[in-house]
Order: sequence, then C-alpha cells, then structure tokens
Amino acid sequence: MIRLLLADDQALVRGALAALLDLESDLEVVAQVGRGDEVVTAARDSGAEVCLLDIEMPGLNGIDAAAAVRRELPGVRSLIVTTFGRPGYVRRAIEAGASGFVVKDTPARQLADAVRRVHSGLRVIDPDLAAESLIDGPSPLTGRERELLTHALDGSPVATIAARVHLSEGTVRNHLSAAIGKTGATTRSEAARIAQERGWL
Amino acid sequence: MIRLLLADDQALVRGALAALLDLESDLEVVAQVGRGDEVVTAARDSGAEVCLLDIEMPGLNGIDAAAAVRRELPGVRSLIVTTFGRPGYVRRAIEAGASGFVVKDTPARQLADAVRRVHSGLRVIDPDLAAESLIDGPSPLTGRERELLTHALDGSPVATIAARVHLSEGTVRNHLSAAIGKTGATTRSEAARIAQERGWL
DNA sequence: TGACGGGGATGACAGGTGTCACGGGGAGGT
DNA sequence: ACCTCCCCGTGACACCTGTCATCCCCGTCA
Repeated sequence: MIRLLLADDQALVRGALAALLDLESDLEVVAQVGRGDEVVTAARDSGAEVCLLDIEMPGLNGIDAAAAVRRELPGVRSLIVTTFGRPGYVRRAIEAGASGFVVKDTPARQLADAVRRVHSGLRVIDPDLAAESLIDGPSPLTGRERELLTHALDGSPVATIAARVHLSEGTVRNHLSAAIGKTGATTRSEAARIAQERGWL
Repeated sequence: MIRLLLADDQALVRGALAALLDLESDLEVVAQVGRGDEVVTAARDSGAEVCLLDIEMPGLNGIDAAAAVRRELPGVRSLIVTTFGRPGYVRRAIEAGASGFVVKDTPARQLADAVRRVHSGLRVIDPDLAAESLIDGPSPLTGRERELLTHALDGSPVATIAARVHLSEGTVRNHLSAAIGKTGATTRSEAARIAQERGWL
C-alpha cells in the first residue's frame, strides 16, 4: 500500500484526485493540503511516502515545497502534477529534488502508474516537456532581471517598478532592456509574458 | 439516476471528477469531452441531463457551450465549474443560459449537491461571486475596446495591433485610451490585465 | 594582479505612447 | 428631425520607453 499526500489549492480538484487514486487497490491517500507551506508537516504526521504537488499554491509553490520535502524528509518522494507545462518548470523541479513531473493533460489512468514508478525510485517526466526543457536551456536572466520582470508582469510603468524596488528609473530601464534582448521581445510586458511562459520567473 | 456530461480540457481533472461523482449512488457520468465544440453532440448522443462545463476549453469556451446546449437541447441544464471566479463570467454564464456557477475552490462534497439542485431546476451560484458580479456591474467596454484589449494582452506595440485589426494607429490609441480610462489603469497592458481579471474579455 | 561579469547609476536621443481636440459617418432612440 | 452613442480618422503635444555609451563599485577566479 503506497501512502500518498495530495497538495492542490483547488479543493474540488484535490478531492477529485483523491477519489480517483483511492480507486486503485494499492494506493491510499493519507493527507490532503491546500497550501504549499503545510506539505512537510502534513507529510510527516501522516507518514506519506509520495507527495503529489501542484505548482500554483498559496504559501509556498510546489517546486519549493518539493525542495523542503527533500530536505526535511529525505525518504519521501515528490511528484509534480501541474497545469502549466512550462519548460523551465521541469528543470527547476528536478533540481529541487522532485522525482517526477506530469501535466494535468495526461490521461487519468496514467497517474496511478506514475505514482507507482516514483514510489519505486524511478523518475517520471513528461517526454515532450523534457525535450523542450533541453532545447530551451536554463534561464539566461540574471537575478535582477528576473525580479524586475516579475514586477513588469502587470504592465506597471517603469517609475512604479523603480519605486517598488528602490532603484533609479534608468537602472530599471537598463535591466529591462537586457531582459527584452534576451527574450527576443520588443516591449517589457511582452518580455515578461515570454519569460513567464518559459518558466523563467 | 442523474445522467452527467463532463467537459474539461485537462484529462486528469476530468477523469478525477468523474471518479468523484461516480461515487454518488444517484449520479452517473455518461459522457466526457475535452473540447467545447463537442459538448452538444456528446450530450445528445449520451442522453445527458446535466452538463458540467469548464470555461477554458479549446474549440468553444464553456459559456458559449452552455448557450449552444440551451439552444440545441432545451431540456438539458448546464453547470459551469471553473478555476477563475471572475465576476463578469458569472453574469455572462447566466445570460448564456447556465443554471449554475461554482469555482474549483469549493469543497468536493458540495459538487454533488450542486448537481442535484441544478437537475431539479434550481439555480446554484457561488454567493461571493454573485455579490461581486452585482457590485461591478456589466462590462463598460464597447466592442472595439474589448477587441483591442485582447490584442494588447500580450504587450504588443500599437503598430502591431493596428496592423492585426486593419485600423489606423491613431484610432487604436484612441480606443485603448478610452479603455484605460474605464479600467482605471495607466497603461494599455495594465488595462488589458484588469479587464481580463474582471471577465470583461 | 588583472580580467571579468553582475549590479548600480547618469545622460542623451529616437521613437513609442497616452491624451486631447476636432472632424465625419452611421445606427438607434425620442 | 434631433440627440446620443459608437466607430473611424487626423493632428498635435507632453511624456514615457528602449537603447546606447560611459562611468563606478565589488566579488570571483585564473
């Protein structure tokens, strides 16, 4: 019997996945949480062996939660199950210590197999995403560029961004100009969108 | 026995919801589709009585799919089940003939109740969203403003948008300026983001 | 020690952007 | 007929933005 923890901020999806996985005779959902920062304690208390983690969660995202599980509970394995198959996510998830990465587009019956493979020590990674992740390579953005791009996501003017990060307007423009060049965009909001699509933020 | 159709583009979520609802003794999932434009024919072929529709779907979105069901199969009721509880969505869904609107944040056990209420002719609408929808009122955007905002979502320059819609650059700037004023934004990309958040696009 | 890259800053400049005033046309009410 | 609203366009203007050149400081690494 494989003991599972489910982490997803959408209660309906969480409950539905639990119903789906409980149908398997060798799987048992022993814990459910809706926030990333509750994963480690819930996994410890419930004695979970495999954690299914969504990426978009309040408190702590699924990738950082996988890293926390890796650090605090070395014997527990993590499987990222997320909506957005952004290439950068795969790389970061594996580097964070996750054992698997599947998107929510995959057929339902494959999920249980993925869980079993992860539990037995294998790695499960969506083949298409793995290829894309290799082609794109790691994020070319520097720390500042990434930070400023996240602030540019909502279309704020440069002056607003500069005030938020306590920098000169010119410096913000310079960093964003570099980010625009690296993403192949022509405006900062387009650059921010591209960077997010690739999982660079 | 209530006969259900599930429409969600994420196969994993769709299958999980099916597993969850099949646990109820009086519910039966008789059809599953991953595209909005397959809803009507699948509902007709399977003899479904209630359709659970996600909004974000390829082919046809869930709101338009609900309208199609209303038109083609008057006896069949629709229940929108979606991730984003944007106020404008609720209004548009009800206007399109949907009988209910719930977000994927709601507890799993409430979904079956919502289905039963919709099947019996009642309306089920998330209370918080209903209130927000009334406060915000309908979209103040004109047709052109809405169209141009959708093109501005990705941060394209005005010249690109003008070329895409075959309009003068000045005209595009004027419409977008009006949209910026109506959304309370200061840039077109911020206006586009705000409009999308409110379900005006 | 010197080279190198990231971060921070300034100044200047061309071009893009948001705003306003003003014009015209057409559809829908009263 | 008149008004109103939406749509389309032009021109002008102040301002914002993206780019480039040129500095500086600091940590790293050969």
